[in-house]
Amino acid sequence: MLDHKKQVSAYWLLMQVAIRARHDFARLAEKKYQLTWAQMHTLCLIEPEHPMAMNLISCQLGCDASNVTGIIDRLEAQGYMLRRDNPFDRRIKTIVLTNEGTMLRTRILNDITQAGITYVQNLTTKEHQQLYSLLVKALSTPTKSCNINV
Amino acid sequence: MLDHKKQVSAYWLLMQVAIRARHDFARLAEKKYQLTWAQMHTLCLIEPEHPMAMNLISCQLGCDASNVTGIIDRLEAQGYMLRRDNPFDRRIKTIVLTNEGTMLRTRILNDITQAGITYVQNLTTKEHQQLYSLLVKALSTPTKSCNINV
DNA sequence: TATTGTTATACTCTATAACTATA
DNA sequence: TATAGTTATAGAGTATAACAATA
Repeated sequence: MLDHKKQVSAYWLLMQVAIRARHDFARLAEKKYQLTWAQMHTLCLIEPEHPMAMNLISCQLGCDASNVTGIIDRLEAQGYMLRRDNPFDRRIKTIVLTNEGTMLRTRILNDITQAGITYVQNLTTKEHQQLYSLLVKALSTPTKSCNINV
Repeated sequence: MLDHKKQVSAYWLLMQVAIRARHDFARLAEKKYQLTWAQMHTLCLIEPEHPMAMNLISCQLGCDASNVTGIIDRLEAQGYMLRRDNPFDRRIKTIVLTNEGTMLRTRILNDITQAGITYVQNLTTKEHQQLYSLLVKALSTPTKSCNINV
């Protein structure tokens, strides 16, 4: 893609970066922490001070609620989080981080912050154009892991 | 996430938007065109005037080359693209769009451009901060499909 | 020897639908 | 009736490893 001359949708730019970022961090997650990307992302999603309902997690992950069951199963099996009953509404299960989970989350957030990548939506026309220019420049660096230039 | 007060990595912002955008466009792809997100993305990746080697496609998709076989299989089965031999290097298979593929691609790119979302990397510190502000504002609008506020 | 693409395998993600237990 | 979470299912994405054909 990147039909030259034609307008390149902002969506496309966003996805290009997101794919790269996700790919890079998926490798980090697996090699360093033995987690999938979705598991790592979910772990980061939950603040130690603010346990989160599974329903909300599915919203944040942008997937159906049924998928969260499996993701949490695997994270729970690894000892990083726990299901806890909600006393006010017994249908709800709240996910809390264990101490291990909290520690791992801190380490991962550290890695992510250091690797620092970026992203976007809902701006004024001017802001959008401003952002767009930044994104174009941001994407100008080729990816190392790709043998485009070999 | 979004630990208030603390620094939120740009990566995190990028992923939040990317997840939303990907989710939205995955629905579009399925409901309107009976494609998965990866299939739609791959279709858009290939310009009608510039057939693309499968190896390059795997780079662009950020996945192993073995996965591209299946993705192209499915798109080929639907009549949107074809494998063509490369006369200069017979190891390489070049993917070309069929007329149907080209037409569908145009329609999809139209949809994407209209939906217009955005995205990022490798900027100066000042540009990065500028971008960061834009992203924070960009993410300030809640997602409708999520019952966070219900 | 190295590279391109395929195949086989195993695991994860994903949506859908049907189910339970709650509300 | 509606919602939160689970289970079952089927399909797709993903990495790894082994392979054939080619360079």
